[in-house]
Amino acid sequence: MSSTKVRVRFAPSPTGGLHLGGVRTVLYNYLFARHHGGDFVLRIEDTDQSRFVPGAEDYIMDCLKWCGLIPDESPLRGGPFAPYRQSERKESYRQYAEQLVIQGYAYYAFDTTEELEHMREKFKSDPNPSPQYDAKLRNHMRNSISLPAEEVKKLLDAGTPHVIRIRMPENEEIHFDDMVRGHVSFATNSVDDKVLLKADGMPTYHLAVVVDDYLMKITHAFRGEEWLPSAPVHLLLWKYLGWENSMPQWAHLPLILKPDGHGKLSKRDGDRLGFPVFAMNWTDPKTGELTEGFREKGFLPEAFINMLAVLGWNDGSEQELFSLDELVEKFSIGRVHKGGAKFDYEKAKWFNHEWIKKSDTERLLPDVKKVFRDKGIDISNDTLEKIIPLLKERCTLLPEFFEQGSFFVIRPETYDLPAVQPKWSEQKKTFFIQWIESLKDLQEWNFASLETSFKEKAANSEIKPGELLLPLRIMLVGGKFGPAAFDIAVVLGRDETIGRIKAALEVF
RNA sequence: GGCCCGUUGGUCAAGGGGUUAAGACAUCUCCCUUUCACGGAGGAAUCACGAGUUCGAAUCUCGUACGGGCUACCA
Repeated sequence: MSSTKVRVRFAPSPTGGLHLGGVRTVLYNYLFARHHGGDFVLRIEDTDQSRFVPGAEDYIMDCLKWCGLIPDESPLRGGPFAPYRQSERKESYRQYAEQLVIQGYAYYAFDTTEELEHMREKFKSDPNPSPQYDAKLRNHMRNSISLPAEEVKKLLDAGTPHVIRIRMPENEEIHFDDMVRGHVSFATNSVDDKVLLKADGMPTYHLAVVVDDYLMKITHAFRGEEWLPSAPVHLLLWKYLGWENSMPQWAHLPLILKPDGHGKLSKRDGDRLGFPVFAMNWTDPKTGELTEGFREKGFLPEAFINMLAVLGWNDGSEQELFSLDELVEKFSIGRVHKGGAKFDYEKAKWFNHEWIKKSDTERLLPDVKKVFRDKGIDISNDTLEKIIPLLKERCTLLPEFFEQGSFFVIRPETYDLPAVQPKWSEQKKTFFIQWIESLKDLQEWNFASLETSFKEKAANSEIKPGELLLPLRIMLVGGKFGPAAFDIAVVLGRDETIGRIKAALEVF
């Protein structure tokens, strides 16, 4: 209905690792923007200098890059609405706060932290365990509403530290239509006079999000459900600032919950239950503590994104595997689920397994190469091209390519003897000795010829081929795992195959 | 405590007045494979509860319960 271009933003606070839920918010933003041919903006909400964490911003951008969710405008790329870091926009916020004071929608408050604590203590009661700075209480505090005008002026002239608070109206009803929840309403009496501008001159989230969304012409705002209670403040600000007609449409996304128990999924849950919560490895610069990410755990970004997309959304069909392009095509905010979803790591791994299986060798090659390189082994692309197709259906996480396939490049040093020895015999040993000889003269070194030769020799020895297959596998692999034995022999090549059989024969 | 949001198998979920209430993960059984997987067949398992509206409610309404979020000069 509107012809204005869709513009959405992801507005993280750079305070640490990028959480699953954060990535999903980015993803929904991105999908919505692309689906509607709009712009996707990354805006850094760094208004809390006390929580500044060096490196966190670059880290977030790296995560987005890994996920393939590249913003059209960002601190890195710039754009027509630069700067994209709120700390760099500091000067622009004060005027709006002052404007609100002049219009009577906000006021100066001089209360110190101690005074606020004292107030909370003093007015705390059983029916009201957490008293709010609101219409009932602001007259008991030191602010430009409770204090005489001369005194306010005096305090201001003296440079007394102060904040600017919104003056929440009494007995009003605020309501709006949320894109995922439908109609939502609040009574203004239950909302406190939120701080808009802090004593250090920085805006709080409440002011900054409204001012920047307006200035950056944001049309749709997605954020986590934890923001719902402060939505009335934002709605009012849009109205008081006179921008009501430009207000974005809101969508409050359901939360991602702990797999066990209840509550929001946190980094701690990952540590406790043994799965990643952050997109990529994050090292806390203060403590040096490393938290493993999905990338390093061995997830493909395609799978990570896919898994996140359907955690709270589906297209109504039975399809579960979606590429990013398909998601862009099919995503609709209206089909986002309202309720929170418990995170299921098993299902997450299933997605990764599916994506590994459906990815072609060329796609997987660099990742698998890295897995081996991290183990100190360089493998040629030629070999990789041969082993990846053989290995991928048994690998759920990338590092398993090494676990499942290291024997291709490292001759086994130990054997799963209990698997062979009980049924081992001189006849079998003789068979292998003879087979080695015929292998030397084998015309074609491929699956079919190996199999034929193996079966013929087995028949001559009057042993069932099946009883020889397991020993052969152990000789080649060392254990009871891996692709078909003849497939392995093909990749190993004639010399190495014969060599391994000989070596094993010494031990069996 | 208050305010807001939510509630379909263990988990993710489709379904929005009439369905045998899909599908997926996990789980169990079997088949395939003398490795591990993949694949295939099947099983068990769900509408939180109570009222109402209706010929008929998982679907609509209201209560209750339960869960979650928020309740900072953090986002």
